[in-house]
Amino acid sequence: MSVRVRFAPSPTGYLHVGGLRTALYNYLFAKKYNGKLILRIEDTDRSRLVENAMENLIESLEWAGLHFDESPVDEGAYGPYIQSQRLEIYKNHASILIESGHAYYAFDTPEEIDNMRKRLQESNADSKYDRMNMSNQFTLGDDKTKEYLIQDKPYVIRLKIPDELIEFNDIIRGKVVVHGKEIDDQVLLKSDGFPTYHLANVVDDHLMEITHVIRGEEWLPSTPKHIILYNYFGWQIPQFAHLPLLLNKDKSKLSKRQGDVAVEDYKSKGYFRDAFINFIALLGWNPSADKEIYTIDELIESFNLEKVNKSGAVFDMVKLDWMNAHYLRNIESVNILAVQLNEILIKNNIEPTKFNQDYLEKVILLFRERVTFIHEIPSLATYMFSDPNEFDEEYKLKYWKENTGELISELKTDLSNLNNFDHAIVHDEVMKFVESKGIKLKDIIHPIRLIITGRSQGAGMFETMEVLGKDVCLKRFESFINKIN
RNA sequence: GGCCCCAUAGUGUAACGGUUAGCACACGACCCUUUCAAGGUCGGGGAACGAGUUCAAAUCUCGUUGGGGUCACCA
Repeated sequence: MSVRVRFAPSPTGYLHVGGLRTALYNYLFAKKYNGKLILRIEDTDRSRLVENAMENLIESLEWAGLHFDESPVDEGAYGPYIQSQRLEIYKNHASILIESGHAYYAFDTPEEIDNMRKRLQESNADSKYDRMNMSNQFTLGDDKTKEYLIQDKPYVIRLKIPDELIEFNDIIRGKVVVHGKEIDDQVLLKSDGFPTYHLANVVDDHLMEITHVIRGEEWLPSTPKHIILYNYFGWQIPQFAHLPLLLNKDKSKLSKRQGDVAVEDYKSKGYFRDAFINFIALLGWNPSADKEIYTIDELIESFNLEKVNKSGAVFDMVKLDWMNAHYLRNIESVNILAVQLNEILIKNNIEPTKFNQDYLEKVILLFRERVTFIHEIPSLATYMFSDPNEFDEEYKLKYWKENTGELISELKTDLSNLNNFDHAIVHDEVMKFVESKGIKLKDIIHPIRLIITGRSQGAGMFETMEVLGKDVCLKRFESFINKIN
């Protein structure tokens, strides 16, 4: 049987990075085994619906480069792929369970349920649904139940949990055993006619012929309920793999309170897709001991569910940044970066028309190993886009000596005679000058840096001068000398 | 609290039951050098604890401790 896996988020606003990791692992698994990846929207909670959430989810998944073989926007043979459009299916399946006596009607109001919980807590009992003391098919009898149904009394359908040991195997965790008496008579069909997650996910996974359920560890405790459902329906149980959670610094489940959790946040912060995916992939799984950088194809090639870790992984922002910086300085298509830089310049109100693609590429080459994000370049390299109007006083104090002004004037004349401003040529010229004056390179190079950039830090001086060009450099020499005098 | 899951440096992780417990990020030092980076070299730092099995345990078993998840007409 060919592999079919799914990512089944609920549209509550945005794609969580933990969700992305789950989606990624599903994707890697599907690709690795030539299977199909399905996107299913679990929108059975009407109270939590968020406008455009599905579009948002899909947009983030697309940004991440995850392609789905079947989804609400590209349906396959197992649709619909949005649960709110499958209500009849769930209703029918709930009826099947009623018929077979594995589920039952219950008419308790929310208040009655609340009171029951309070009552049970006070007597120190588990606050599970008290099947034999509430208003349901068992306590009412079939006739009364039928009467209530005819009267349109609001009802839910509950799962009758058997009093037995429930076992299942998890690919990552091995055998898990829970006793039925620990499990609540879970609601399957809500009074608004919508299914709960438990019913909907089992029915859909079966109907959509899902072979492997790869999801977050938070589902582990409710998996026994799902096993019971599969058994009641007489269906084959898929393989389960419960992924370790992504954690905050304090080891609690990754949450909004302690930083960004939406994929779109990372996108807008300027992380590269490939770097982000690379980083996320290695949270909870690692294919080898001495390699950190993987292409998506390499990830697919080496993916192995059995090697996924059991324990949660802290989302380490510092390493993410390192990885992004690593991608930035190794990416080969600098032309694409230049296009991005151009957009950033526009946002920063720097007149981009003044700088052509070629110039921007050179600037990137000069600064990429000094930043984590491209968008840091404009502020780091202001002097590549306009003449400096501020000069580091401390730097000047340190390197601007009594005779520096004269030296600079003379050097300017020498440089103005060059008709090739290649960095190697400028370098030779400056070295010649240094030797003829009997000084050291650092006696002059820092004053040059001050004049050209206004700052004490930056890229290689001669390379910087080459990119700026002879005219700009000489102009800056000139205006600085004038300013001094 | 009940139930379930988990436990290798600060973080992410590697290692047929036999390794001086490896790698990466972070941290420190040094090298390179024209500043800042990048890069390179070196370094500090780790098996939660206790029993047991075994010639041999990070690795298998049990217990303790610690952490997390989950206990809805939410997913």
